[in-house]
Amino acid sequence: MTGPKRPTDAETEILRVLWERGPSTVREVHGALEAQRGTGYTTVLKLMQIMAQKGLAARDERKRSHVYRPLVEREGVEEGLVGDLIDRVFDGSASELVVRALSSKPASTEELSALQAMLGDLIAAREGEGEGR
Amino acid sequence: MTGPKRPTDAETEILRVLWERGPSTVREVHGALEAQRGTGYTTVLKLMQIMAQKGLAARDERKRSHVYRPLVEREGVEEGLVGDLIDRVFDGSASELVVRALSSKPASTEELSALQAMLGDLIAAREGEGEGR
DNA sequence: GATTAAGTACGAAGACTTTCGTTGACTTAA
DNA sequence: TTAAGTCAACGAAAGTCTTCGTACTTAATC
Repeated sequence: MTGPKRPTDAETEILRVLWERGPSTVREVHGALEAQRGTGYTTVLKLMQIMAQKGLAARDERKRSHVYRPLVEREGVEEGLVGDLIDRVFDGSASELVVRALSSKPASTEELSALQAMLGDLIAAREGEGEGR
Repeated sequence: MTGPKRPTDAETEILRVLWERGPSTVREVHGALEAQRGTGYTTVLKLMQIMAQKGLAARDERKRSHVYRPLVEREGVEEGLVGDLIDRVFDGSASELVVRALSSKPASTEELSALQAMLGDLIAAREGEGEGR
């Protein structure tokens, strides 16, 4: 019943590879990663062993090269990371974070329009569905 | 010419107090913090000494109780933290982070409307001022 | 001066992350 | 059966972050 602990930076990086590629061997993850960073093979192996131990990933040992798959959902992990930042830095206010996000990494006009439309949908959904608060 | 290193979690917490209160003594910061967490006085002192050493804060030693003030701007630090998350988790896409932020911490309808309006202003500004990207 | 209080300085410990060298097991080919 | 290659396991080291006990300094009070 432990809370859904946040993955560390290195773990998050590996999770992203597993989410994109699907079940992968250490070698495959290492290959995908070393393109960006210069992490050694055994480093990635150790990380993934720890992740399996923590319950972030599971592995299939039937083949000689163990195959790892993520045990946590991308959406939930991302929400956790963002929510943590919102709580720690923005006093729980998502809109404050949005303001900073857009000044930090300006989005294209198309993205802004898409976001605006999405907000419109959210608002419409609330108005349509009920009243309450 | 070192990059503007990110403050750690504990440092961020202290910076927030300094940003809100303005120049403060260790005792004052400790008082503001212990309401939330149970950090000891010397712990806060040590952290603030390190922050002064790192250049995150400056201190005035003229009085017996040294007075610390933040040396980094709130806006820039927040942008750095958010930008880092966007790069590490959302492939540089601010709008992806916004989506997760809103599902993680639902905003009030008023906030959503305000955000929508802000986006409208941003878009209008771009259209008015220039063309291409 | 002696005593007490309020502060700062220092050092070190504990937890966690990340990194990698080394070893041994297994596989394949010659 | 040897040789070479691939892989998992293990342990240890280094770096950070956070925490706090202890000692030293200064100021005020008796």
